[in-house]
Amino acid sequence: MTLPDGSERRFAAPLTGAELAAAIGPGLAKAAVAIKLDGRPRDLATVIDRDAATAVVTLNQPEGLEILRHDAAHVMAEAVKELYPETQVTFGPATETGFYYDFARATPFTPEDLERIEGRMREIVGRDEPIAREEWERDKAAAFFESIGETYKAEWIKEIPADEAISLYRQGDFVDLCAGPHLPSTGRLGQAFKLMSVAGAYWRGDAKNAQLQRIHGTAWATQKELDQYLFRLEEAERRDHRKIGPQLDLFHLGEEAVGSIFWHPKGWTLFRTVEAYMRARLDRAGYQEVKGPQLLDRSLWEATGHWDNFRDNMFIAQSRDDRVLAVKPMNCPGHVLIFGNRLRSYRELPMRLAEFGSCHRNEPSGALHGIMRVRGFTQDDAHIFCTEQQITEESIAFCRLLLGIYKDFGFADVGIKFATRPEQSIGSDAIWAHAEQSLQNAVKAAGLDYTLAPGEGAFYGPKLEFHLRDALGRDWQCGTLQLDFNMPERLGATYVGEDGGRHVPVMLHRAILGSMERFIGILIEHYAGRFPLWLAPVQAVVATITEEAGPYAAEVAEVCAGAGLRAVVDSGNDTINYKVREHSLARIPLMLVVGKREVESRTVALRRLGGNAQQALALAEAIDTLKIEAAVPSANS
RNA sequence: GCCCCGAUAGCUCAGCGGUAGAGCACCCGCUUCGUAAGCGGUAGGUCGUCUGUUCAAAUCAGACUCGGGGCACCA
Repeated sequence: MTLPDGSERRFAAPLTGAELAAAIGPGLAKAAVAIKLDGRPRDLATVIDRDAATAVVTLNQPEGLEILRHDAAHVMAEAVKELYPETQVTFGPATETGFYYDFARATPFTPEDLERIEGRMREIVGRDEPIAREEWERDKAAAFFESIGETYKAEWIKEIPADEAISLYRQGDFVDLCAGPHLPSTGRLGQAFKLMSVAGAYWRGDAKNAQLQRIHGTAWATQKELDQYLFRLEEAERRDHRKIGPQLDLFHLGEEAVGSIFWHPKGWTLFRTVEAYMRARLDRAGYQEVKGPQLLDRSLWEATGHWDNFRDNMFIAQSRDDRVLAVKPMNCPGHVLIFGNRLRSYRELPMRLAEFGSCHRNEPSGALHGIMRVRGFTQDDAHIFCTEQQITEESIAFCRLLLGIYKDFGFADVGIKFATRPEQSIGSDAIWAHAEQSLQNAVKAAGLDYTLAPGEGAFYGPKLEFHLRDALGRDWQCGTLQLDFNMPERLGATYVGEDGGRHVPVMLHRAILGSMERFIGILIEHYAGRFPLWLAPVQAVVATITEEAGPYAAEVAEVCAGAGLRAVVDSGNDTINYKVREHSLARIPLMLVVGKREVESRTVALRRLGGNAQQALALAEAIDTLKIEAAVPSANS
């Protein structure tokens, strides 16, 4: 046997995984939950009868935890079958944080049922039932599941490739079709699990199939990890933009405009700050801002292919003379029309047309989520028209711009996915090869790591997806860069090349923030509403201690405004304690407190959010400092 | 769109068949205060909407609307 550290062990006779672990050490034998044979996870009971690369899997490894979670799904299924024998079990895998199992049952599970099931699961763990693997002959297995009324399982067996063994796992009276591996017994699951919710899910993920009931749970190796996970969920809830947004008076959502946002003055200030920053960055990067029409004629959408494929997601309107128009769901057709409005020269390329494009998509009601997924939103969209030779250079420049912008917003951890040609696509092999190569060169030349997402590109071209990681470790896909060899041609956009002939330009679709609304939602959650100074809608509150400081407070606010700081006065009849509390809860970054002393000495007492110290500063000095601190980052550009 | 859960004052929530409650916020007084809630008072709700059951419905049932958790969707 070869062990992970490269050492070798010789055994005279075949032995089980458990025996192997015991031979290495008693501590390992106790911690072992599975083994790996030539890289493949196997049960501890597996008999090793040949030379192999082996490794003992414990709960400290991701594979071990995955096995534990998969086991939790089985234990839950066993509990459900004991409590509700008429239920069919269908499919139950491990997930990132736990597990789920999809059940087919006429009556819905209630929250009380979940409590019962969880209780029974704890009993099953207490029973410590041995878990045993059995290999069955295919037809027998199918007949067996039919006979016990598990028709979904019987159907599933038919899908398993012919060269794969049909394995069943037995624990107590419960038998499940499963590839494994599993823990040696139910007791090893431990008690660090919790059922979270019940939800609908379609059989095999297809909305045309029957809807099953999915029970979600979370499971961890230790109680401590479970507690930490639950705490993270609470933290996410505390940061929820749907709660913080209205609380900080940034926006509200209402029945009168489902899927659209009512931006309040403070929220809109934030929006405009983000927009102004982006506009400045794009201007410097050689983009030209445009504004396309909101409503476009049906014939255009027919030409782009939207009318046939995506009409359900578009808002359709009608003019007085019965022309049918659609509210634009995206900006690219408008940009192609601007490009193609006259014949272009190669000298004009690359042409980068940018737009804070207001788009509407008639999303299914179930897809809506706060300001993150809405029906009316604004893209920081741009389309770069260029030659094939310019693709790499433009892509590199885009990656640099994007990373610099993310950094300014406080996101340093960015993941990149490279999505290649999907099964259904248009364009020749040569063009695809060239397009993929160009994009790949660009990421490499920019010195960036990426993971491959084979077959996940757009039908018209490969794409890069940029995911940023927030303060809670969650990933958000925001930026994208897509190559398109198709739409300019469809809409008849051409340029005259050096050779005097007409050519179709390549189009790069690109966005950095994605949707302004969604990005602001991400910012709210990332910062838990405590925005960096340059983004804070209200940067400073000038608060009086007594009424007589009112005129001076107004003067301080005036000076702030003159310095470009967003400041408001609070000269209300409240104690300073009350004001400090209120403005702290409102996450105002700076408080400039003025009382008798400050009026007389023309100073301010500066208090920063999160601190409890005050700093007495001369007014002019304070403003100079804060002005620098509040500067919009323009970093490395 | 589909499944489950929810909706009581601006906010957070109690009440769960028998005449709508609390705290905070708003408004009005008093207080003029030195860094996370000073004191008092007024006002505020056809209990999401509609239909039904009942002598009686915020409370029970159904439908609808909106919201939440998922699934599907995300050009």
